[in-house]
Amino acid sequence: MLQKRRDLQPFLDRLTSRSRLNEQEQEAILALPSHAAQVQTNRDFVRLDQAVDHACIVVDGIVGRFGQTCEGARQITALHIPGDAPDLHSVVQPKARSVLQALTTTTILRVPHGAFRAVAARYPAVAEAFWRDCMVDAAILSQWVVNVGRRDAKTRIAHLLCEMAMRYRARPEGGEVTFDFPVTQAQLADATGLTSVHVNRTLMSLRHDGLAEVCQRRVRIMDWDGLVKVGEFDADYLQADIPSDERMRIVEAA
Amino acid sequence: MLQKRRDLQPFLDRLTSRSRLNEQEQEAILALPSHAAQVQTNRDFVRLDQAVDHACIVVDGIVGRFGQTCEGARQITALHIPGDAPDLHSVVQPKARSVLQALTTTTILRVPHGAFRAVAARYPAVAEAFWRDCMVDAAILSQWVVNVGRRDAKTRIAHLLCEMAMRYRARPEGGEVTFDFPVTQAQLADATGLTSVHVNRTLMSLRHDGLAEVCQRRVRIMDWDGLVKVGEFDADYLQADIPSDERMRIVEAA
DNA sequence: CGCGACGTTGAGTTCGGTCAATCAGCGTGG
DNA sequence: CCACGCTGATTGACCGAACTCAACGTCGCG
Repeated sequence: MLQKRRDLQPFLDRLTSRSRLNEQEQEAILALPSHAAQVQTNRDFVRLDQAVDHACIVVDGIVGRFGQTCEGARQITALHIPGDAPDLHSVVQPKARSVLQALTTTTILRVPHGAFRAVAARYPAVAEAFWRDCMVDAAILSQWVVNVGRRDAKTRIAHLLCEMAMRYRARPEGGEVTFDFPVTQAQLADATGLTSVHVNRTLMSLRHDGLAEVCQRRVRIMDWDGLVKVGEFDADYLQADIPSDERMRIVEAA
Repeated sequence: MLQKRRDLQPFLDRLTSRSRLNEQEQEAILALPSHAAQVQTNRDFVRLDQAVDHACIVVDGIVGRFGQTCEGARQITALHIPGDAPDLHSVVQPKARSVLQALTTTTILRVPHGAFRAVAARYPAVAEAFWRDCMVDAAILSQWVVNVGRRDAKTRIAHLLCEMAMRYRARPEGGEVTFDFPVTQAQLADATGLTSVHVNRTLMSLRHDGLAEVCQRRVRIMDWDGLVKVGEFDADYLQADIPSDERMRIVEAA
């Protein structure tokens, strides 16, 4: 039980980083019933058109949402890291419209839709927080369209690395920003609409420029400002780091 | 007043095509206070980082949501047609993260956030419908990532044409599907991540194949099945045509 | 020690971009 | 009525970023 509360904490943190929830509401989130599961690398755990009765929360690892073309080319449309609920939207739309796959060995929590709905019905501010949370994911999606639609390979990858650094809340240590990001170059390619060969060359060019490198399943950003510039990155859309007095609540005050 | 109710009807239709709302709730939507405005072609009516206190509903015309790169290259991340609320998400997230621009002379309705919030607070099923509606837009966004990330020019444009045909609820007449779609080739290019030159060539190739043509601000699809195949189009994600007994309501029964 | 997954490299190809010119339609004003 | 200018569509020649194919290296692991 205590274990589950601890596993739910990152999800609550994500919600409260943008929405204002009172003690009782936070408690209700932490008390959500859940069932932990481990998913192996490259294993789908939500399939297309599947009618689901629960939503997932990532506890550890990385989850990719996949879109596919007829030809079998895969495109990752979203990356989800611990604290994210990749299919929170399934609470209002239970038919899965895309595949969820673990990109590395991943631990997820399954929470029944009924539980989400009950807490949302009882606490309108929580329903609001869920909606807002989904909108953050949509804002990221919107950026990804720009990324794959209009930027060249170097800019694309730089942008993605900046985004992930912010989402992991990686903090500079000794002038460098470093964080674990255990994805393969092929997965990076699927996320950026490139081929793994070109990702490889682009990463080498970023390293050569002294901007960043990805190795040993870790990202090392040597020149944050430079990478931001090359990646045309503007962190606003992520809505990270909202001061606590600006976090939103549109239902009655907390 | 009656005019405004009529203008709000397409928005209500869009909501009720996926969510089940009772008489009272529907009435509350139609009674939303609003202020009509006309926007000229290529005019921004929501600017970046603007703090907005209202959301818009498209009554007539087409609205594009734009993302921009530093270099001034523009990417349309969403197209909105009558009945859509391009920035319904601003109800929970009032800071505009992208530009809204009219792609043709467009009539919009501005509805104060306060009104949306009041009706959502009073009728949980309406709040749920809003959330669900935003999720449909997110599903479209997700498809767009796949489209620009992994499909070639012909497939991209075919897919977009299929999507718009479905969203306009265009019905076949005499073996052809036809609908008004007053966008320029340059705007099509911004939506598909191509250049206008290449859009032109691709459209000609689609016409040459007897699949579809775009002229006089209208789309004419001569071979729907063929276009669907070329565009790798699967309409499921749009959640159009949901039979009335399958429309969702997770709060207490209607 | 051999296999599989991942990363790296090279050579050749192609899809789509760039640049620039031309054309067609249309509203405006002389 | 026609010249003008604007916007959008069309075309051609050339270019280059990213893809394809195929080989090879490297590391971890059973």
